[in-house]
Amino acid sequence: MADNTELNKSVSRRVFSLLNAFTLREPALRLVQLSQATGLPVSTVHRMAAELVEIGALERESDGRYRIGLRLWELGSLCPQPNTLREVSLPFMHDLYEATSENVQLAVLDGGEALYIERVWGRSSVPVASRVGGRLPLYATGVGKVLLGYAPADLQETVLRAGLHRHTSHTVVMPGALMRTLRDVRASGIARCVEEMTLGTVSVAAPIFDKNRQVVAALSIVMHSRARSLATTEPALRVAASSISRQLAKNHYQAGDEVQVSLAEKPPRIG
Amino acid sequence: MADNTELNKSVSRRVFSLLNAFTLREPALRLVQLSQATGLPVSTVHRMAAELVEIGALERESDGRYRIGLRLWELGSLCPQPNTLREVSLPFMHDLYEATSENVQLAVLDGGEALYIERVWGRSSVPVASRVGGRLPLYATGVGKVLLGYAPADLQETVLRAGLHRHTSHTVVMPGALMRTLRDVRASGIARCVEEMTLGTVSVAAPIFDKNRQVVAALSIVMHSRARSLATTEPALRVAASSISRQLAKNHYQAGDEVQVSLAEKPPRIG
DNA sequence: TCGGTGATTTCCACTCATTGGAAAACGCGG
DNA sequence: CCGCGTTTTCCAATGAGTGGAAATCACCGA
Repeated sequence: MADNTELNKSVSRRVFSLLNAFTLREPALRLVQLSQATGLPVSTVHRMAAELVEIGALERESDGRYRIGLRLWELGSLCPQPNTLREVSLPFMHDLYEATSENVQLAVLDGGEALYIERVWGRSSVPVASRVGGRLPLYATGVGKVLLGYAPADLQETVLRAGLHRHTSHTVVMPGALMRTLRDVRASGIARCVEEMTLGTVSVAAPIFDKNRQVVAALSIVMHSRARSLATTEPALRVAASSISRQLAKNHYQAGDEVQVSLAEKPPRIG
Repeated sequence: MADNTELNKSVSRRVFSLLNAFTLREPALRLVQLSQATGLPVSTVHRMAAELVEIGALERESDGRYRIGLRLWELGSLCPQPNTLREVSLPFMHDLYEATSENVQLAVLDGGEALYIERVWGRSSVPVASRVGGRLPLYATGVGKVLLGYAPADLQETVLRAGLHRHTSHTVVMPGALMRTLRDVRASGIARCVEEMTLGTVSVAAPIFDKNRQVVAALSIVMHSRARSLATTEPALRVAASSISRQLAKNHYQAGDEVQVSLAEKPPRIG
C-alpha cells in the first residue's frame, strides 16, 4: 500500500499520489484508507482532500467516502490521444459491432501495458475483463500482442523480463513461444488470443497505423470461444482497422500528438 | 484570461488552475499562454508544468506545447458517475442509433450547464456542436431542457437570471416562454429543440431516472431538421430512456453516487 | 552571417503556505 | 452508557514553493 512514501516530496506529487489511490476496483475511499494508501498522515490527507473536493477534483459521498469528481473526468476527457482515436474510430467500431454482435475494443500502448480507450458491445456480447480506462497485460490479450508485436525490441525484452504471469492454462508463459507469436503477428498483421486471459473467450486483433505507418493503437473483437471461427471475423476486423488508419491519415494524425479532428473541420451544429 | 488570480492561494489550487487552462478548443498550450491564462508568473508555471509532466498529468510535445496527459485521462475515467451511466446506457444508445442512424447523446446536469457524457453517431449522422466532455447551455438544447425542466426551481431561476443568450433566430430568450416550455417538458416527459442552437438541426430528449425517480441524465436524438418528423422518433427515444432507467434501478444506481455496475457482478472474462 | 525579439530555462534567497502531532469531536455498535 | 475507530480542528515550526532577474535558446529577417 504505502509504496510511494519516499517520492512524496512536492505538494503536486502528494496530490497526485492521493488521486492515484483510486482504482477501478476501489473507486471510493475513506479518509484512513487514503492515508494508508499514500503513506501520508491523516490530518494532511484530510486537509488536501477537502481542498480537492472544493476544487471539484474529488467528490464526497454522504457516507464520508471520497471519489473522483466530475471535473477531473472532464479534464481527462481533454486528453487528445484517446479523444482523437475515439472520434475517428467509433463509427467503424459500431459497424464492426453490427456485423458481429461481439465486443469491439480499442487499446493503446502505455507503460508496458494495454490501456483500453474504447469499447463497443451489446446485450448479447460476452462479458470481458477490460474496462475503458483499464489496463491488461500485453502478453495475454489480443490487442496487447499487436501492440507488443509492433513495439521496439527493447520494450519486448522489458516485458518478457518482467515475467509472464499465467492467467489460465492457455496463457503463453514461455518467452520463446511468445517471441515467435510476435513475429507472426508482425508478418500477418493479425493477433489471435485463445483463452489466455479467461477461459471461454477468444479474441482477434489488428493494428491501427498513423500516416507514417507507426502503430498507434490496436482494434480487437472478443467473443465466446464457441462462436463462429476466428477466421470468419478476421476480414471484417482488417477492413475496419485499415479504414480507421486511413481516416487517421486524412486527419493528419501522427504518433502521440495533436490534431483537432472534426472539431476544426466540420461546421458546428447542435443537440 | 487572468480571472482566477486572487484565488490562487494554495498550491493545489494553482495546479488545477493550470490544468483548467486547457479546453476543447485550446487543448495544447505553450508556456506563456499558460502563464497568461492562469495569471501565474512564467517561472512558476514552468516549474509546475515540468513537475506535472513528470507525473504524467501533462504531456509535452516536440514543439514545446503542453497537453493533458494520458494518466489524467485514466484518472478521470475512474469517475463513477459518467462511467456507470455510460456502461448501462451504451447498449441502448446503440439500439437507438441503429433504429434512427442519428446522433444519440447522453448528458448530465453540472454547474448550470449540460455536460455531455456520451455520444453515438455514424457517418450519415448530422454533425453536432456537442463533444464528449463538452458543455452546452441548458436553455437551448434538448438534453438541457429536460435537465432544467426537472431541476429544482431555484436552479431554473438562477439559469434564467444568468441570461439567455441568443444562438440562432429560433433560440427562446424570453424567460416566460422558457418557463412554459419547462412545464410542458415536465408534463410530457419529452423536450423538443428546434434549431435553437444551430440552424438546420433539431433534437428530442427524454429524462433518465434513478430508482427514486430522480432525474440523473438526459438522452437525446439530434437530426437534420428535414429528417423524419420528431414525432416518429419519440416513441423509440422514450423506450430507450425508460429501459436505461430500469437498468439503472436494477443496479441500485442512485442520485450522484456509486455502484460498481457489472464490474462486481459479471464474471470477468477477457479481450 | 549576424543582430533582434520573444519564449524558455536556470538560479537562489526570502517567506509564507504546508505540515503533522495532539487533542477534541463524532458516531456507531454492543 | 461506554469505548473504539474515525474524522475534524488547531497551531507553532519549518522547509517547500515562490518569482524576479539574468542566462540561454530558437526563430526570423536583413
